[in-house]
Amino acid sequence: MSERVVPPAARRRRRPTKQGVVLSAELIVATALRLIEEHGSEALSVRRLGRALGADPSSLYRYFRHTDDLMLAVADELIGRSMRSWRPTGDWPADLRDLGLRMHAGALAHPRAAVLSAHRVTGRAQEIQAVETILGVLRRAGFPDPEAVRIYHAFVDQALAFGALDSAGTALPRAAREAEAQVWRDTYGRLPAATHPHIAATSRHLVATMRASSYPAALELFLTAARTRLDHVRADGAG
Amino acid sequence: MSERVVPPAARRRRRPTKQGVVLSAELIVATALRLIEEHGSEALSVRRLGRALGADPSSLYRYFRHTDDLMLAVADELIGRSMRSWRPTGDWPADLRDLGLRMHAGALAHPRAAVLSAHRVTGRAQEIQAVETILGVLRRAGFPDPEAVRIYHAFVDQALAFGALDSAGTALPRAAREAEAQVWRDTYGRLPAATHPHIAATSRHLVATMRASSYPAALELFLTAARTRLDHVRADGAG
DNA sequence: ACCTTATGACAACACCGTTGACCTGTGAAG
DNA sequence: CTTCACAGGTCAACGGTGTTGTCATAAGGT
Repeated sequence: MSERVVPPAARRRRRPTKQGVVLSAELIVATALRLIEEHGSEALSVRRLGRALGADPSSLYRYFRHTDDLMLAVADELIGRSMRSWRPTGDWPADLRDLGLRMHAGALAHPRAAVLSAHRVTGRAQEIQAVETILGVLRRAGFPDPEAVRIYHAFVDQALAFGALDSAGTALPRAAREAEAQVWRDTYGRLPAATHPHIAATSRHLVATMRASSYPAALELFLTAARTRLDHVRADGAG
Repeated sequence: MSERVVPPAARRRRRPTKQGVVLSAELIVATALRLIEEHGSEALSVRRLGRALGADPSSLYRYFRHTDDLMLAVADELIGRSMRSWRPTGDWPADLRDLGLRMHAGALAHPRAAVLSAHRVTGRAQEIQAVETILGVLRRAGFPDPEAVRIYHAFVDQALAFGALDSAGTALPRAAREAEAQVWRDTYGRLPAATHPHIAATSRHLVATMRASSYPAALELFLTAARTRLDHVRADGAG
């Protein structure tokens, strides 16, 4: 075996599979993304991917060392797609909101990749560009450097963490998802006020609210707090 | 097969396994937690768990319908351990801060289990108690019901999401962790100001800040925003 | 036209969760 | 005490998974 994976630059022989498909890392990543989108993230396995490509599963190991490797490539593609069309408006809360929602939506669109890559620092081009962009928004808004970095860190981690959390939810098998909805309806919706007064008093809101992602709300709270911080910084600077 | 799992209350015959172990739901959950802690979350499988217990894997299906069911029980146990010693002080931001830090710390104490269970609704005893407690803090603080539920949702998800994110980081192999630190030092610490002005200007802060969890900072921002909301609610109510 | 070798295919391995059928000892009832 | 229903442990099997050692072959430089 030694080294199964040949770096892309060294690849030359474009030999088609039995079913006539010419493989490439790009085609594999694209097909994986398509599979996830069409049949859910649990539908992604090396064997299924091989079948979808018209190739033997083991052929994929000529392009990726293992499944994790493939998922990272998928994640990288994801970052690119999320940020590609973003343009700053100069209104920093609006810009941050847009960026946060984009990152979150990107994660939700490809749950399995998101869960896997949320906690990793790649140091690759797309990621660096994103860091520079977000820091720029904050510094231009007037946050002093240490505060800008703190806010940046919390902002990015919040987007990634909620993205991963909500992704894990959507990656659940359908039966488990329905079971969760039922728990909210049947368990939390029916607790007696005598033993659980606060749940009973708010059960209507709980059942309605808990099925959706809380990221939009959390993001608004984040922006509110950031504005408050900026006001204090300015007041201190002026005083 | 029909109904394999007998509810705990109806269990009476304590028949030991071939290896002399007397099974119970509690023993199984405790063993699962131990396995996860000792050998990583990927070491948890029905078969391994059976081996660790000294029982046939299929025996576990007398106590849990499927693996998911078992994971929910593990998650509930985790919640219970985090909340067991908490006492309210009446100062709602302080209480929320304490609760948030406890949940986060609980996740970090059991990284692999936290990653697996953060996104699940268990509907079990410990979780219900936690929901009631947190809702109580918010409602007593003066948040009207729909707002209390929204804030509750964001608060819990934030704690769970950051817990899972930071857990995933600490669960990484040592080599990978060091590689990440090096990326911050060597890649982000050395980008030229000409191409990446914002990163270059803040690189000192970036390198220092990015290694620690951003949850405490995010939590403070959350509390700031919640206070602002409460002020607005009161002003509206008074006006 | 030849030869190297990149790359696809195959078969096998060691796992996984889950279930239907079977067996056995417990513990309550008589 | 004995009986005996059945809770609960065991066994074997099914269809899935990621991964790898080996082999075959056609692509492409010479």
